[in-house]
Amino acid sequence: MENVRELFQIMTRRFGFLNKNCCSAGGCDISLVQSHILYEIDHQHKPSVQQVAEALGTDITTFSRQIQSLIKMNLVKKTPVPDDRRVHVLSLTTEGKYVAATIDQQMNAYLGEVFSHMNDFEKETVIRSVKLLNEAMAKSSLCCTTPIG
Amino acid sequence: MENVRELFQIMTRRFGFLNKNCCSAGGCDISLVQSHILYEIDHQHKPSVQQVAEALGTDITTFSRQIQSLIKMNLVKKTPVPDDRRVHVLSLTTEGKYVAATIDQQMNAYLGEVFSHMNDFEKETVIRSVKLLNEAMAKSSLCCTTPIG
DNA sequence: TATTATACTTGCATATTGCAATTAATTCGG
DNA sequence: CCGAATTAATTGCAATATGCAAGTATAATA
Repeated sequence: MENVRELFQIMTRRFGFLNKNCCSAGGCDISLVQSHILYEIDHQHKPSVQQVAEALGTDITTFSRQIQSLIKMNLVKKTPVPDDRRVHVLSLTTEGKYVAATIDQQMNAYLGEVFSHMNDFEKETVIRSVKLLNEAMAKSSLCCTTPIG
Repeated sequence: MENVRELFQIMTRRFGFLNKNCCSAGGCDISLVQSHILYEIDHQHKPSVQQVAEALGTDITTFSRQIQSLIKMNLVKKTPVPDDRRVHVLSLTTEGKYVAATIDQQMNAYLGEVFSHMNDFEKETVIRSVKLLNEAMAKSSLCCTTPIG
């Protein structure tokens, strides 16, 4: 059997390209990291700064600054928690939600285009496989450990 | 059906984590980009500076400097071509080959661990799916365009 | 031979990153 | 209840990475 790593190396690189392109929306350009942040804030329930940073595996100090940029761009809102005023929860502004939704659509369109080169059976197989892969990585102790999914 | 993008977002992020961890070998620490460069030089036949840069989608000036680092680390060799002395081909040094092989082993070990959470049928399905995905992305005009694979 | 094109490198200005230290708020031990 | 230790988040700073514009060297073309 051929080198498994080879297959995954190519795949991840290609997705890197895809992500690079897919990140401008609503007038403002969004970097890849920024799109991941928007995604994560959108999918967690009132997450704190730390929670999102950890989910993304980003250093907390770096993340703090990334959030500052997104706040300046008026895409993210930071609210102190009354119970514990050290903690600040993050949420998307209306504009942030719009941008996140737009990126989501774009990515789905790109993926749709990729899948258009397969038949329905292959497409279903691939989607099921990605799901399997995610589950397996979630179980893995060696790597890939993220609280999400 | 659930959001396809969501599945791929999680997957690519997890692979990002995996890659982050998997890149120290033979005493020296290797960054993610550097590991991709080593991989690519190893898999192309006497590639020029430009060819590798393009394969990786990196700006040529940035790439030039990345290669300089790798040469300093004694992992890569740059040789001018006699026929056309503007062109320089890249190759791995003995140490570079060793490091590339080590990273390859590490990555395969990680992937093996991930696959250990599946049965054989699932594993084969997933590998076949990744292959399908690579082929589809190669065909895609919208994105992911790379000379490789 | 002069112009144009190509392959690669450097200058500079900007952006990203992470460690160490700081601030502010909370919890714990006596 | 007060001071020490803990936690969440931010800033200082230094190192690294990035890309555009310009430069150098070689080759192709007219």
